[in-house]
Amino acid sequence: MPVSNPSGARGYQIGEAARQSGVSSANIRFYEKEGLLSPHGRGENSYRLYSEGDVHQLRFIRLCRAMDMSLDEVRTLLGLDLNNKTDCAAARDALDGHLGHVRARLTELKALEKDLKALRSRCDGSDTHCHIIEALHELADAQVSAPHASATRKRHV
Amino acid sequence: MPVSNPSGARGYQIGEAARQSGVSSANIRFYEKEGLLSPHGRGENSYRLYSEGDVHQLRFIRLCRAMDMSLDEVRTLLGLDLNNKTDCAAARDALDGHLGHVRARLTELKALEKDLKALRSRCDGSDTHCHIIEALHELADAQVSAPHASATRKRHV
DNA sequence: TGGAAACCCTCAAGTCACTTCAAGGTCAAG
DNA sequence: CTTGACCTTGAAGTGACTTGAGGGTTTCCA
Repeated sequence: MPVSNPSGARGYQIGEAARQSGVSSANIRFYEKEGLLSPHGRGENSYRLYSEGDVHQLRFIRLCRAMDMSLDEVRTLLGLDLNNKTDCAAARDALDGHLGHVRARLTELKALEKDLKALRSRCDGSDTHCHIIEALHELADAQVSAPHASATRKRHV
Repeated sequence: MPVSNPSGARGYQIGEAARQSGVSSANIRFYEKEGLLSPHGRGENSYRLYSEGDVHQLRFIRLCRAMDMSLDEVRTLLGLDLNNKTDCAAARDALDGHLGHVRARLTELKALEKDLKALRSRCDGSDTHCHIIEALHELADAQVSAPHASATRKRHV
């Protein structure tokens, strides 16, 4: 429940805001430092106090993060005005770019799952030596001529 | 080509090893610091020199990383002996655990793609206000009662 | 009144897997 | 003799957090 402190300030304390939003207290403070949201105000004890709107914004951020957006993308989205044509185009662009990331990653992971399954099925522990370890070494050599996974790691998604 | 230096030491210099393995020079030095491989030796000029076996090991590491294993998992795998029953069981366990990670992530990403597609289709820029931004805010509220994406972020995969 | 539990605060450092930077040494070609 | 392509080291930066140290505040129970 919202807390009412001696000076009459009202709002959720950080722990309650954390519970309501699913974002940890430490993470909420981190988002504040990063300029993604600031608490509605502070109580006399200097505890942060969050309004319903703040909690909504936290949930918004959490949703975007669950969608694997970078904090930069989230910051952009948070600054958009839903009645502005240009902003709407920006939102569409952000989403398109993001869908691209997600699909690329999905394709990679599917190939990966296939590889891992094949590898796993090579061995059930009944043989005298391990076909998994063996296969990994064979694959390492095969990769020379035909690398199929992206060599350079992506920094997000 | 392998380099032969004044003192007679033979091997690939780091740049050539990088080219052969697909792992950057800086990254190779990083792996060395992390104890994943050490160069075969050093030349008189103190340049690192890598053998064919070292390059193989680099490719092995790169393969595991392309499979999204953590360096810890790779370290484990590198230490395994393919003629040892216990090690084979360890390899199978590692792979099973890893497959679990990958599949969980795959499930998440599929749901995510669906959400993003649905979101994207809400808006083509023809309307007076942006249905995407609007929908994100609606979803943020809907998430309160029915969060479907994992709240806590995973540190790997 | 006293003390423990459960909150909250700030600031700093740790995590992972790298990448980038600064400041230099080495070596072959022109 | 200089240019450029290599190589060396150590330190710091990245992103999105988490963890820890060292404290203050509030509430409850005996």
